[in-house]
Amino acid sequence: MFQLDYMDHRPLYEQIKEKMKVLIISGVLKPNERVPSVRDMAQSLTINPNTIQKAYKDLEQEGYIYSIRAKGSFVTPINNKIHQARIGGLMPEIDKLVSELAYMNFPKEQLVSRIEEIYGKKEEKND
Amino acid sequence: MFQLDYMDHRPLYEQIKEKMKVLIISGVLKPNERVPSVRDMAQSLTINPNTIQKAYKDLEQEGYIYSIRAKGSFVTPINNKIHQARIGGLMPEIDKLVSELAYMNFPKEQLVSRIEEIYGKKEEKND
Amino acid sequence: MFQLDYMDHRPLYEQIKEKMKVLIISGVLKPNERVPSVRDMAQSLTINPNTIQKAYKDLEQEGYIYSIRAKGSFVTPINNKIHQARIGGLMPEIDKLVSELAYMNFPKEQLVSRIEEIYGKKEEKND
Amino acid sequence: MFQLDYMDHRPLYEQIKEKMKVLIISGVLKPNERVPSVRDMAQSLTINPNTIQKAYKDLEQEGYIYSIRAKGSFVTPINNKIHQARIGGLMPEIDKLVSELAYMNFPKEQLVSRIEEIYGKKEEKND
DNA sequence: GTGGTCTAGACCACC
DNA sequence: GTGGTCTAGACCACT
Repeated sequence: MFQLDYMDHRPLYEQIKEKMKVLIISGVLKPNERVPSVRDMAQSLTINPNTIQKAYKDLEQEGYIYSIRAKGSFVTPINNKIHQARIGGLMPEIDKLVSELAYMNFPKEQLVSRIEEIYGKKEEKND
Repeated sequence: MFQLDYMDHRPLYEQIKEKMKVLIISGVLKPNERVPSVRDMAQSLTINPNTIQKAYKDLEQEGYIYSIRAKGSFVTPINNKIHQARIGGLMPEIDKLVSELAYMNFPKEQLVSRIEEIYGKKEEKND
Repeated sequence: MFQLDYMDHRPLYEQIKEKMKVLIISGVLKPNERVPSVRDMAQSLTINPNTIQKAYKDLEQEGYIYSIRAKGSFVTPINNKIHQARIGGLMPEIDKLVSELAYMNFPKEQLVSRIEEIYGKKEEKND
Repeated sequence: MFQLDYMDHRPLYEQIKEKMKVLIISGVLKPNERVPSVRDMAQSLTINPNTIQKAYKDLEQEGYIYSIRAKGSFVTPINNKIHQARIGGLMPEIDKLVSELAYMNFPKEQLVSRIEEIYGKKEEKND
């Protein structure tokens, strides 16, 4: 499904979280679809299952997946309540980044058009 | 100047970096203005000078301050070459955040107006 | 693996960096091979682990090694992206040296043959 | 004559040495021409005269200038004996740089042509 | 057991 | 007095 980058300084579970998010956001994994089991993913990445467990637990808290005991984990459908909390946590981060870019005279127009583009891709998928 | 939060899980030098960035971005510390010496800040925060040194060194690499041996540390004037590299490193982060917000159906208009606001504050200062 | 020269005026971590670079460039340490752990090297040189850490961190920034928490440090395979940046930083240095040699009437042919020789050794290793 | 860069981490006298070398190598300062007095340069750069003194002393040792008591300092004519020693000291540095570039697969041809160019400029001046 | 962070206290080069 | 380097010894996060 994906590979780990050992050059990356973040903990492995952070990388796994990110890769999973990309798969979900990009639509490769669709709402209510089953994601690989902890054991399978641990085996295919040849790392400790605890590391996967930790990543899945975080993803569940951030509203990306939900798990059903003895059945597996599944992609959370959008517009879930939990997403609102997640969005609230994301706003300070985006503020920080934008302030930094503004300070360094990064053109606002360029930033906005970048956002338009990302939102545009999403629209396409929804068609 | 500011206080540290010992409940925060991040390393102290990360917190110091963040607080300093806010002071610089918000214009409290102006370009070429002198920032507190390593020793002074260590004393006022009652932590070890090495921790400050580490924070200052990182801030220097990210283009926020520059240090001169035996003279002190100063705020880097904007439009410095090093800022371009920093901006390059920031773009993937902003892309990731925006993708996440788009996925969660956060309204694009709200995001753009938030950006307008932050850039607006900057304009005011420049007046 | 190597010894430190306490008569040398440079900081210890600079010496360590240089020796490590020689080992890597000469091929004694091969790509993706593990280098001694921070603690082991500190013990074998009878200096403080922090000094090694500093050297390793710098070597990582210059593209010679990469570190994985809880796993160890390893030699970076060549043709990595980070090398391009490093090369860019090296060019002004080489220009300065060559200008100086040219000014002192050091024969160009001798300089070029010296370069041929160094590149030649590299070819041999690749065979 | 030139300006100091306080962003540069090297000691001031190192920068002064480098700038003076450039002036001499580029031919702006000609053999046996008088270089600015310690006092004048200290005044124009608004730094401590000791710093200039240190730079001049080093330049003399490296064969770039010679000083006559009560008369001032002058540019050393080329092909002086002292230059041979300097060249000897430069060779290990160039070897180190070239090894590093070779290791990172920097094309030999590109390096050689760069050298040709630098030597070429020197020829022009001698015409 | 590994790399990363932190403290306390020291010395050095530079200006 | 300033930033930079170093030591000794400790604790933490991660695998």
